[in-house]
Amino acid sequence: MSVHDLHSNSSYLGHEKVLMAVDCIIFGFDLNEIKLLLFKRKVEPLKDSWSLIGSFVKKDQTLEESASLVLDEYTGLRDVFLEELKTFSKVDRDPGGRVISTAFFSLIRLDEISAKLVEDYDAKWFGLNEIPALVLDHSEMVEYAIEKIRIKVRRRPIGFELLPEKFTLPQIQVLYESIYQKELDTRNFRKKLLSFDILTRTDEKDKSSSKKGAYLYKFNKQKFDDFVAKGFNFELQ
Amino acid sequence: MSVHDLHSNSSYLGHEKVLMAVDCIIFGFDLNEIKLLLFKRKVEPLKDSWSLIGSFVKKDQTLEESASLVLDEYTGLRDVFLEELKTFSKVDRDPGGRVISTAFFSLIRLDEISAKLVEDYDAKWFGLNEIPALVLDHSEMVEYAIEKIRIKVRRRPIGFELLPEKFTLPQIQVLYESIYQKELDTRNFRKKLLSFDILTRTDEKDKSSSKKGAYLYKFNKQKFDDFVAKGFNFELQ
DNA sequence: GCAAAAGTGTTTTCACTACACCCATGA
DNA sequence: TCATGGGTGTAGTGAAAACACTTTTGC
Repeated sequence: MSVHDLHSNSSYLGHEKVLMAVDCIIFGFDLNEIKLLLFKRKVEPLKDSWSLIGSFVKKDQTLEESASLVLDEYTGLRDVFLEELKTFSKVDRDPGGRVISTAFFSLIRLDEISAKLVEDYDAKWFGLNEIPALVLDHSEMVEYAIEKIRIKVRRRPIGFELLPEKFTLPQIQVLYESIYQKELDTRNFRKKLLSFDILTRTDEKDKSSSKKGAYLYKFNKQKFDDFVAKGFNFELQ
Repeated sequence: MSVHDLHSNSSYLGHEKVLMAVDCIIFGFDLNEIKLLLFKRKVEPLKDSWSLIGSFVKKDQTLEESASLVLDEYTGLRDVFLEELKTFSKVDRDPGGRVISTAFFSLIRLDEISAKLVEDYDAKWFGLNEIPALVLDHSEMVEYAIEKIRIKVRRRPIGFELLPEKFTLPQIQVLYESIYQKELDTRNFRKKLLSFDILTRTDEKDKSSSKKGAYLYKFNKQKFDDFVAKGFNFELQ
């Protein structure tokens, strides 16, 4: 059969169909480090293995819709950052049949997702250095996503997605250090971050991690949007 | 049906299957500007419309394999730059049926593809500013690809993929100007490019575009690979 | 000899780096 | 009063930007 056949009739009869799925790679930040949300399988085969959460794509859904629904069902979150990563299509990637799966990655605010929901689904947050073996090719997906997030974070301020409404500069520094897996110079970090002029300092202090307390900041949505639209370089050291 | 069902049995019976396709966005550089290779449909419906070239994905192929085969068949090229762009899945994107298509983009050396092959397939090269309306959602794919190539070019030297074996500095400058759609300062461009130390000047000159003639350069594969491996910033103005 | 493209250097500006001490507070 | 984390400034370095003239040669 020639590739010409793709558009040679409008019924596309005789071509081989496949199952299409999505898998979600969900990152969160607990104010200490960046973490990945994994789910324990409750059914055979591979019962008790850790896995990404996913779903088959229905006839009336786009991939994005399907991934959104998964995210909503398992985290209760809507309208969160969700981006296509890559489509995985190895012929034998799934012993259950020919399944092609598009991996999505999501950045969520850990403070918005209920611990109960996570528990109910037998899910768990893992630090990037303690990720267990995963079913199918999910480890490959995660590896790819971590690489991607390290690149992405340099070109896009990810604060809105991962940080709570109010946060301290030490917290956001820890976030970046956790992604880069590298210590950053406090003075330079603060200088650069503040120079973007997208943060507004509140009068409140967070004293949960020091006696002196650190000022809480908010993102200035307006300036943040201008900043993103104008294009910028968020690289930090 | 719950998303739990994804791994609840190994037969995945009862789930809805779809047709999976790939489409190739092929860029080339003719020493004047960067161009896109489009194909004219020869069959109804939408006969004579311009289209990307694609194929359905067979049972025993990955997406990458499928895209490689398309590229090989239509350009005669193997082992060229080919990268997944995004998967397009609007429910009604194809009037012929539910087809999900992964777009790939490719950078090729125009001097390596025979004009005859292009003619045989009723294909044509288009400058980025003269791209016609395309079938299905192919215009969207192309738009996305152009955006992507502008970002990509900043982080990766694309010379090997697009330039012939020997090329002049004015030619590579025109390539970058054509991608950025912006004039670059010759002195700064040459200074930066040469500072990477990945080019070797030959003794030959190309006199096709001036009386004085411009020196022909080659990529130094060894240094180029070190350069890529080490990580770098190829941003130019 | 002149038109047309190729080739070349210097100065200024600005962002990144490195680096060490004082501050505020609760215990 | 002291231990702990929060907060600040400056000098040096290097890369990017701006900018204009000379060279070569076919006609």
